[in-house]
Amino acid sequence: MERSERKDLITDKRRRQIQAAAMKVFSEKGFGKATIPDISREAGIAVGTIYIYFQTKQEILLSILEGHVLIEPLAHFLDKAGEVDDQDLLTLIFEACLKFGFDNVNQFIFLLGEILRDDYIRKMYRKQAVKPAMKIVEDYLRMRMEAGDFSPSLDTEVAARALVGMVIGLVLLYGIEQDKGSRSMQWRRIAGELAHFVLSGLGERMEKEDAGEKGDGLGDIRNGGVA
Amino acid sequence: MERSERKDLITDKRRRQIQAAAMKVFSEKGFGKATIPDISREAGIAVGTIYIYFQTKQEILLSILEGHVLIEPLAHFLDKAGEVDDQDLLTLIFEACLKFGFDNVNQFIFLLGEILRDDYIRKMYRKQAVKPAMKIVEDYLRMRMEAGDFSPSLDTEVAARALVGMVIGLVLLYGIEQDKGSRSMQWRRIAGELAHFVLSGLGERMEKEDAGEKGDGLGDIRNGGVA
Amino acid sequence: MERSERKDLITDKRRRQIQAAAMKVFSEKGFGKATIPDISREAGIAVGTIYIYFQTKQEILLSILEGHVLIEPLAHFLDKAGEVDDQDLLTLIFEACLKFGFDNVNQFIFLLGEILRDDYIRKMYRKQAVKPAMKIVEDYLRMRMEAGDFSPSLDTEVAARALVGMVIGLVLLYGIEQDKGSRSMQWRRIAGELAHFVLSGLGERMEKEDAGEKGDGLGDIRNGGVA
Amino acid sequence: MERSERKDLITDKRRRQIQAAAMKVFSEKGFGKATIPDISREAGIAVGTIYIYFQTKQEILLSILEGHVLIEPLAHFLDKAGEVDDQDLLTLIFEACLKFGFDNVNQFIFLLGEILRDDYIRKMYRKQAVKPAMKIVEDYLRMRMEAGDFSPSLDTEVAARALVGMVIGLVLLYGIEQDKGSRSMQWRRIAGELAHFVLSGLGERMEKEDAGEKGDGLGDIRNGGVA
DNA sequence: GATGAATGAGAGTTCATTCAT
DNA sequence: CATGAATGAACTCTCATTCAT
Repeated sequence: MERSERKDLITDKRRRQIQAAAMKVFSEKGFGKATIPDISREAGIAVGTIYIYFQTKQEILLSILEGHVLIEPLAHFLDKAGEVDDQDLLTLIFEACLKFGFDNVNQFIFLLGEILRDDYIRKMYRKQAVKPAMKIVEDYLRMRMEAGDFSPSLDTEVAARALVGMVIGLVLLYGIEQDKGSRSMQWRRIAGELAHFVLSGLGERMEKEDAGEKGDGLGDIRNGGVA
Repeated sequence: MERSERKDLITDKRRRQIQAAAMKVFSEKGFGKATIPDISREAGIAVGTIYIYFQTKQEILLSILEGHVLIEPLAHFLDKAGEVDDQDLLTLIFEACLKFGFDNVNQFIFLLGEILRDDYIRKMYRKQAVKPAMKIVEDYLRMRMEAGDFSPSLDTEVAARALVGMVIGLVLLYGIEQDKGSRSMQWRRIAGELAHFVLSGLGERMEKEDAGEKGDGLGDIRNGGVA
Repeated sequence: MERSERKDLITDKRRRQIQAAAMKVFSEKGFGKATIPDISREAGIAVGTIYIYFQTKQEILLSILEGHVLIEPLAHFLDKAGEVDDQDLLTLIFEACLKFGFDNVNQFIFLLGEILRDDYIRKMYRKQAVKPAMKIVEDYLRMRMEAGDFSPSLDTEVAARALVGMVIGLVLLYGIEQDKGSRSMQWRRIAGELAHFVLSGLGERMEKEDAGEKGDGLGDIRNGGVA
Repeated sequence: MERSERKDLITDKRRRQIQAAAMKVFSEKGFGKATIPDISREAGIAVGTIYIYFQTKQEILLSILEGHVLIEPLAHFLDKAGEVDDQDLLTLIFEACLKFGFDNVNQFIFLLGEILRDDYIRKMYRKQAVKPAMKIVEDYLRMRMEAGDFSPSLDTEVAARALVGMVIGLVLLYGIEQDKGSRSMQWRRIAGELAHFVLSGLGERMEKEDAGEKGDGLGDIRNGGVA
C-alpha cells in the first residue's frame, strides 16, 4: 500500500467519524441548533480538526446526504420475488423497514426537513435516492403484474408511492405514538397485517388463507438491512 | 362591545399574526435557524412587540402546536360514510388530504421534526392531535366492518395507521419529487387510484367497475378542508 | 384654593409617589437594573404617566437626590447640647442614627454609589447635604470646646468627620454582618458604648461612672428621626 | 515547566486580566450599567473570549469578591503592636487605610452596593472578609487591654467596629467632599489627629505630649499596603 | 391627564470559523 | 496533522421612551 493510499484511508476514516457524530447530533437537535463543539465532543475530535476535513458545517450536512440512500438494500429482498409467497415477502420487507425506520425516525425526519428545505439538496436527493428506490419498487410491481399475480389495472407509479409512502408514514406515526424506551413493538405482526392489507385491500373478500404467523421458513432471506 | 373585549380581540389578532409569521419562517428555515428578527419582519411587527405576546421563541412554537390538529376536518367527510360510495368517499378525502398536505409539506415536516425531537411536545401532540385523529378513522373502519362492507378480519388499529400513514408518506414523497412551482398535480386521478388500491389491494380480482372519473355528483360534500 | 394650586398639589403628590417607589426599587436593584416598569408597578401608576412627571429615568434619580438631606434632623438633638449630659446626648444621637441607618442601608449605599459615580450629582450632594451636616457637627464640637468640656487641641474638622464617618461606617458594617430579619440589634447598648468610646477614647483612664443604661429620663428629646 | 502548567498560567493571567478590567468598569459605571463590551474593551480582549473564562457577567463579579479581602494586610502593621507607640502605630495604619481607601472609594462603594444587595454575596463576603478582619482588630484590642494599655471596660466587639467603621466612613466622606484630581490630601496629619482622637476621645484630659509630626522613625514598618 | 402597546437600540450570550502552537 | 483559545457577527431578549387612544 502506498503512502498516499494509507493517508486517504485515514482521511476517510476521520471523515466518516465526523459524519457519524454529526448525523447523531443533527438528529437530536436539528441542524440549526447543533453546534460544531457538539459534534467535536461526540466525535472525540477537536473543533479545529473538523475544519481540516470539512470546509463548513453546511458541508458536513451535504456530505452526509450525498452518501445517503433510501431503500437500496431493499433490492436484496425483491430479488427473491417469485421464490417466496407475496404475503411472506411483503411481511419480511415491511418488518425490516418498520424496524429500521422506527430506530431511525429522528435521523429520517431531520433529513426530510433539510431535503424539503433546500432546493439543491432536494434535487440531489431526488436523483440519487428517491428515483432509484421508486424504480426498484415499480419494476417489482410491473413484474408481478405481468406474471398475472397483481391486478392488471394497477397504476404502478401511484401504487409504488403508496406502498413506500405507507411504510414511511407508519414509521412516523409510530414514532409519535410510541415512546422510545417502550416495550418493543410487535413489528412482525404489524408487518403481516400490512402485507395482508396491501394485497387484499379493505374491501370484503374471501379470505384465501390465514396470513401472518405460520411457521418460519423465512430466515433465509432475512437480514437485508435498510439504510 | 366592552373596552376589555376589544383589547382581547386585538391581543388575539396579534398572537395569530405572530404565529402565522412564525409558522412560515419556521417552515422555511427550521426552528433552530429561524430568528426572531425573521419573524418580526415577516409579521410586520417590531421585535420587542413579539415579546409582549410570547415569552420566548420556544413558546411561539408551543402555542402553534397547541392549536394544531391533524385531520379533525376529516370528520366532516366521514360523516357522509354510507351515504356515498366508498370509492367516491375515499377519493374525495384523499384528494383533499393530498392537496392540503402538498401545499403544506414544509410546515408538516417542520412540525414532525420538533414533535419527534422534544418529549414534551411529542406527548402534547400525541394526546391532542394524533389520538383523536386515529379514533376518527378507526371508528369509521369499525362501522364499515360492522356494516359488512369491509373485511371482518381487519385489524382496525393497524389499518387506520396504514391509511393515514399512506397519505402522509405520499405527501412527503411527492414533496420531494415535485418542485413547488411545477404543473399542478393530478390529485383527483391519484386520489382515485389510491382509493381503488386501498379498497381492493394489489392482488388480482374482478374489477367491479371503473373507478375514478365518473360524472361528478360529489360537489356537495366537498370543501371540508384539512387543517 | 385656586384651581392651579390644587393642580400643583396633585402634581406634587404624584411626583412624590413616583420618587418613593423609585427610591425603593433603586435601593433593591441598583439604579442600572431598576426598570421603569418596576417603578410603575411599585407606584401603582402607568408607565406612560411617569413620563408626564419626569423626563427620564435619570431625572427621577436627580430629583430624589435633590430632596435628600444627610442629617438635618440631627440639629434637633444638638440643640439640647449642654442641657443633657454628653454621654446621654451622644447615646441618643447614635442610637437614632444607627437605627435609622440600619433600616435604610440599602438606600444609603445606593445613594452613595450614585453620588461617587457622577460628578454633577456629587457636587450637588456635597453642597446641599454634606456641607451643612458637617457644619452642624463642627459647630457643636466648637461650642463644647469653648465651654471647656472638650479637649482644646481638637481639630474640629477631622473630629466631625470622624464622628459622622464612624456612624456611617458602623451602619455599613452592621449592614453586612447582620441579616435583615435577625433579632433586633441592641442599639441602645451599642450607642452607649460608642458614646463612651467617643468621649474617652481607647486609652486607659479613670472611669467616671458606669455609662449605658441608667434610668431613662431621655424620652423627651427622642424621636428626632434622621432622614 | 509542563505544557499543562503553562496553560494554567495563561488561564490565570487571562482571568486576572478580565477581573481587573471588570473591577475598573464596575467601579466606574456600577455593575448594572457596566457592559461586557466595556470590559472587553478595557481588557483589550474580544467579547467572546471573556465567556471562555467566565460563564456570566455575574460570575465575574463573584470571582472578584471571592478574591477580595478587607484589611488582611493590616495584620502586618498590627504585628508591630507593642514595639511602637500606639499613637504612631495607629497613625501609620490610618494613613495607609485612608490613602488606599481614598484611591479606591469607587471600587469600595460598588462592592458595598453589591454586597448589601445580594444575599449570597453578602454571606460570602461576611464570612471571608469581614469576620477575619474584625477578628484581627478585636485581637489587637484585647491584647492591648490585657497589657493594661487600653481601658479594661472596653467592649472590644463594638470598639473594633467603631474603629474600622470610622475609617470606612471617613473614606466615604472624603470621597464625597474631595474631587479626585484635587491637591493630595494631608493624610499623615489627618491620620495623626484620628489616632489621637481614638486614643483619648473628645473629652478633656491632660495632653501627655504632642502627637503627630515628630521626626520620622517609622519608615521601617511602612508600605504594608491594604487591599 | 392617564394609559400601556409598540418600538428598536442595545444588552448578555453563543458559536462558526480561524490560526498560532 | 491536531489542537483549542481567540474572535466578532449575530442571536435572543430587555427596557427606556413614545404616542394613539
